[in-house]
Amino acid sequence: MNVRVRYAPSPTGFQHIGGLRTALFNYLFAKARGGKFFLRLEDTDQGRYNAEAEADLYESLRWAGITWDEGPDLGGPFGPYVQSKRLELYKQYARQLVDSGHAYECYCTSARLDTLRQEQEKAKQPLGYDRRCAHLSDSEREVQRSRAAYDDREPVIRFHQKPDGETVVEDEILGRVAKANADLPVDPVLLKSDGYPTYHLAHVVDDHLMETSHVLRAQEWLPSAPLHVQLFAAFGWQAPRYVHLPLILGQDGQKLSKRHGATSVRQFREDGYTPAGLVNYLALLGWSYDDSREFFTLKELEDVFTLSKLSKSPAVFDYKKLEHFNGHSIRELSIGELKAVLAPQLPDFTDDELDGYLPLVQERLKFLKDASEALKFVHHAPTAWVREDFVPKKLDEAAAVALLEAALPLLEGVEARDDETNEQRFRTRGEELGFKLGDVMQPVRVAVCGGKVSPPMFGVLHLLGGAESQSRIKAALAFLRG
RNA sequence: GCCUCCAUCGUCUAGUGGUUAGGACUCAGGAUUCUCAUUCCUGAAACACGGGUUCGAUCCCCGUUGGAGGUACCA
Repeated sequence: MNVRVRYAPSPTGFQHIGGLRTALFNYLFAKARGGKFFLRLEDTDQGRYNAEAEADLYESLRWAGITWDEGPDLGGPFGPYVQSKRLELYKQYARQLVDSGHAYECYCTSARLDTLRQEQEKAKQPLGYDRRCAHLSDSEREVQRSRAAYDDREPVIRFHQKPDGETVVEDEILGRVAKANADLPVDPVLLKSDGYPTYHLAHVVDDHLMETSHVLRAQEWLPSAPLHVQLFAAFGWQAPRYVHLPLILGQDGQKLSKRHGATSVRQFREDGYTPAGLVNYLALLGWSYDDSREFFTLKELEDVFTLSKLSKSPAVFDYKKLEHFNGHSIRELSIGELKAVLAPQLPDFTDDELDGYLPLVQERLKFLKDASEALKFVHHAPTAWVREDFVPKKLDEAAAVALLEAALPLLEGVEARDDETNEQRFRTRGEELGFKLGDVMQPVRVAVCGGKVSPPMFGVLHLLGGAESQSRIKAALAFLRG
């Protein structure tokens, strides 16, 4: 089968992490099957349209490494890929459904629909349209039509929903899902009075015209899938294969939202997540490879992704686990790659400095943005300290002072010797004075880096150089005595 | 309310009609170590409940409970 899949977001806001996963699975499926992956903008809701969303979509996907074969920006054989540019098409197909008796014009005002709803609620009746315009006689229809014209109202077009029987959706991961037609929304609107189609009509028309083979979308669409199946049937078209992906939830089991943490791709990027880490983690939310393998690059996923390993149940988004994957992905980077992503965050570092310092901090980074804080001491000699920080366990401040003084001469020419030699010198001198290396290094660390946590000190001292190191220790000594 | 879907450690998941139910995150302990981190080792932690079917059910069927989604001229 010729695989053609799409990601078709609605441009209402910044790209959501859940949408990224949907896009990712579509992309991976296309790659794994040697098919095509395209983008389509479903901008049929004028009220919620957000102009920033489109650019953010492209940026987010590109950042994640996801590419598309056709789309609003690229064009392609089935364009345009923006629904607001296909309005005539939807009108034409809606009209076709009216002509074939599968749909009808409805002249009800929204005011009437509102009162209808309120009455139904009051009477505790099932909500839904009462089909008043479904079976108008020709003369009644004319009256309604001219009345609407007089009020300057356009009628909507509603689908003639079958009132009985059931509709079956064959989902690739859920299997057979049957729904009684009576439980489907009553005669849903296909074409709105503003001339725009609803999602139902638009995606059915587009997925047919664009020859979509599989629709991978979030499970929240499952309830309306039978309607879509009916629409394809009404047109006499073959429906694509449906694949309803498990939802992503927050820790409390509710739909993932801002109060759980970051939700937009942009936010994750700003928070210092790597695309590789995020993609790896996302791929494992609702999909698995086997009983043990957990690390994958995008490229590797493209080879091994398969629908059959998709899970049915919703997944809770675990930021802690993402952090783990993120740290791992940072450690997987070569120094060159790390330098490329970090250089903009470290503008006061020369290329050589980056080459020297990045290997020292790489395995300590949970987030990319941690680097500037971890290396702040390089260009900013500490000026304020916490006295107790200097004192190694079980020792006193006098010992700390003595150790700093002992370190001073050892630092002479530290930049010329390798780390092992320097370490040996400090160790030997410490032992002469009756201290362990750890005791020697704590006051030095605090004096040079400003705090009790730092990258490995011999690497730091070597790069900083003897003169700078000594001057920092002298400053610390003055602080302790002052 | 009604409809639909789902149900293995706290979380992500593997798995099978007979297994010591496996891995990962988190957590606890330990090893390595100049701090932190990395790495490594060990440990704690699960088949929601009740009925069937079966020689035997975590696995198959039914129900219960729980969770989620849907119920728009939003997608």
